[in-house]
Amino acid sequence: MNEVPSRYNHKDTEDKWYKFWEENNLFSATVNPSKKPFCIVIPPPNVTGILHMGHALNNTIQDILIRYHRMKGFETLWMPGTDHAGIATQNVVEKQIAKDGLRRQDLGRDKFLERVWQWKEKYGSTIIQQLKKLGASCDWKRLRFTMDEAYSEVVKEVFVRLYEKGLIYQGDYIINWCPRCQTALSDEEAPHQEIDGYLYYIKYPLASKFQNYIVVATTRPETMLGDTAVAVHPKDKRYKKFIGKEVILPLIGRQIKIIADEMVDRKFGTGAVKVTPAHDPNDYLLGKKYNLEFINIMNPDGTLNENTFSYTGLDRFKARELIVNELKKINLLEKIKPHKISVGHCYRCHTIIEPYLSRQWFVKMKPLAKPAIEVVKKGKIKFYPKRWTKVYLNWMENIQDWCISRQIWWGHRIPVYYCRNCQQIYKSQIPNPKSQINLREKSGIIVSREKPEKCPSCGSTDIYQDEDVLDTWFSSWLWPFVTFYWPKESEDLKYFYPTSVLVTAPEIIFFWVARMIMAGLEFMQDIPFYDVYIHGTVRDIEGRKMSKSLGNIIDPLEIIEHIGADALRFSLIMITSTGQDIFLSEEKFKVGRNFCNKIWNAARLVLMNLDEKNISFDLCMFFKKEKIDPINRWIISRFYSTLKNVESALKYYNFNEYANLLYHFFWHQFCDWYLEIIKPKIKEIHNQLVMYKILEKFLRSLHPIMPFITEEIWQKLPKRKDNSIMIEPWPHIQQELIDKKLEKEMELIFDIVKTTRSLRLEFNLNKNLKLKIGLYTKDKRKIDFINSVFPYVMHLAGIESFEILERIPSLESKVSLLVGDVNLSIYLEGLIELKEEKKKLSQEVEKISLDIKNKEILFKNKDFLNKAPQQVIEQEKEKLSLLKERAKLLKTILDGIKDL
RNA sequence: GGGCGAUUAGCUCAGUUGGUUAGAGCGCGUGCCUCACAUGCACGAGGUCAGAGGUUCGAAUCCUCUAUCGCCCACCA
Repeated sequence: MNEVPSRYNHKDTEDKWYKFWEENNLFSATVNPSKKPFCIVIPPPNVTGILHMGHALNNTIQDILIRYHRMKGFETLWMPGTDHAGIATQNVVEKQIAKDGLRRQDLGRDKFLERVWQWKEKYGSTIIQQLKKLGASCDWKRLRFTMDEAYSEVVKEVFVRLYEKGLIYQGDYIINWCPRCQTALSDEEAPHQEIDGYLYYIKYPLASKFQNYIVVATTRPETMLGDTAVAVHPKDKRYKKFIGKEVILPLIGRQIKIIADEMVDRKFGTGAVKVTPAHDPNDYLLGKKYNLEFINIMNPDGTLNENTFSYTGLDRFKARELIVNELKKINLLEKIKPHKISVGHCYRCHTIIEPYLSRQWFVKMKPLAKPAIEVVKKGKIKFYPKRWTKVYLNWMENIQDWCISRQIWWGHRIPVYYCRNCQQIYKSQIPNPKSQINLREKSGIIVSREKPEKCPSCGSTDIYQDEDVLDTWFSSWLWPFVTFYWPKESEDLKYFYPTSVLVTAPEIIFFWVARMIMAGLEFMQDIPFYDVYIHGTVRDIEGRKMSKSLGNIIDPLEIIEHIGADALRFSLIMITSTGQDIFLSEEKFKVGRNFCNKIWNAARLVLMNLDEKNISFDLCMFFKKEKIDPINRWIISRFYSTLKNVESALKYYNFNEYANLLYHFFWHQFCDWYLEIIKPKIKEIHNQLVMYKILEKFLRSLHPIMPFITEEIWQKLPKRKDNSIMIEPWPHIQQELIDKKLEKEMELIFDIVKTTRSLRLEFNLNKNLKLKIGLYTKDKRKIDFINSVFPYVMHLAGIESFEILERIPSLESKVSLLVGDVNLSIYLEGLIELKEEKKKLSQEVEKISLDIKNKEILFKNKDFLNKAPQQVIEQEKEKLSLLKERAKLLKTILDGIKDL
């Protein structure tokens, strides 16, 4: 043992043990009817992902749950995988080929996809390697990818099933369009953010009387080029006379009608609103309602199209600038007011999205949402912390249809085929909401698992597939059962589904959690998981999200490199209060690093002094046969008490509590007290056995959060036979070894030691000076206890001898103080002044008389005596008598000092 | 405009269903390189629990309002 260094070095251990676990197949799970299953499906990280602190937290939590349940005897599966992340991955590869001056169109679809697959093969498992560094104990042999062959088949299957059920439809609507990614996005993918904008007041001249005009207010003046009406409120007196008249659209010259609709807010702007049916969701509705023209003024890349005449080809924001200038010039701009405006941003590239009219595929969500609301309301699925239930329900109850088609290449291609022959008859390529057709009933559209040979309607073989792919989330919402090869009725599926718990961050609730619940109920007729644990978001020390652009990222891999995965894991969990966001700084990782070192050194002490022959007894049996001293009984009781609390913390997902309990137990009770107490007699058999057993059990209970260091020390323990700690059973709580009374009584002993230490320092006594002390108390039980325990602990305060006194001693050559209701006297020969002590005692007397007064007031209160529970009254009575006893003692001591 | 969270020691946060003297880590001060650990040990200072009102025998804890900060949702042009 002597060669073991005094500092723990994670570099010597972490990779070594991870390899050992993998090689011995310790992560794998199989159907095992004799055991209960415990299963978590990983939130599949994007193939483009690199491990950030959010991942580190998320996966540490999952790994704690997984390792804990594995040790608890469950058949435990952590199902891993990665997500193809359509837009994100395509963007990455597009950037890559851009270095060669290429666009994806230059390569063509097939060549481009080939490049993406190459990229995926090369870099797609980066994050998996990083998860391994973190210690994640996933069953890697089951690793899935949302675009592997089997998975892709199922995605098609699901699309067709939903279509056949009438839950999927195609339609021309205003959707969120990202001009940079050039694809449609779902509402969830276009989160609104407030930005500083302007409200432009523009004069629209009336067609009949040229000198008169109506003023409209808009935040997007460029969209006026697509205006096909102006709307006012029907009861608005200012505009009543204009209803039905026409205005001339400036810059364009088009005559457009003034219509009246209650949708218009009279208080906003001028009360008159321009209507652009092709570029605004509200205007779209008005357009349909009043049969207005839908004029699209924009190209997919955000430049204006030929419908805008002289502005054709300009970027939307450049056009805005020019239009405003032009309006100014011709005196049709009344004013510009600063205005906060909330606009959608692409969640992938943060470009401002454009409400854009286009033909897309949608899923009808209301029918799917209904049962998913039920299961949460009925408590079949529980959110932790509970408050997320409300967020979930609120979203579900107001759910909108889900736009699932994306105009990108990387993804699951939509299994829809068109017949060119029939298309010529029925379908125009230009979106046109006015001629909305019920596409399902029209021939020329074939939704099919396989590419059809010929058109079932006209027999033509001129058939082509829809160019679009599906939203990434349209595959990930199937994750909890497709990973078990649904729709095959596999044994794994039966055994592991529903999974136990899903662990994720709040921003994923709508994207993924809600949709998985819907998919589970729709396709499996059962919930996908019982619990949803939502952890906080990792932020920087000022509360900002970590991002590259802010430069405030703390890289978990750097931390791991520096102090190890265990230290990272422990620190993260220690500072994460349940469900709260985490404000992180590098400083905060010290806790874990220091704790590793503490564990390491305590283990060194134990192992250096351990004789193998002493440790082969069972603790319980040993206790039955032998009379064990109170110190050893105390630490064992403390351990099992802690373990009990640990289990309850884990049950309710209070991970920081779990970390805290073990930290406190190990450092401040096992090391600070127990080991220090037994040190002089560390070779005695009771001490040998207990220190070994506690260390060994502690390692097991710590293993889920600090897998590497616990394994490293475990393997150094005698008689290990190469068994990994990770498949050892979780320590069993020995209820009969918990002695709460003893734990409390021990506090008194420690207080005496601490007070003595404190006095030593206060009176500046030489540290080598051995003390003689006297102890006095009226309590017979305490006298016995002190007599039996004090000899073990005296050395901690440099006490040479103690005596139990018959009465309070006179104060000559003594320092005397109260510890609880025990009078502690330290014998000193002319070494100290008593003035300080007197002051201290007087303060104490003051405080205690105040306490007594307060308690006496309490007992005069009849309401208290009548209404408080008997137990509380008894407690208070006891407290009062203790206080009085204490006051009496104090007075005696003080009187003694006065006599001097 | 709705909803949610936070406000406790210098900093970051715990504080179960209301019930002793409100805790921890870091930081700070003092003294120690004591033969497991200076990534350590011992001792210590530091709090009107954001404010106001209410319920209660009793409130950091429950209710109402207010203030500040943060997050989420919503089609206000």
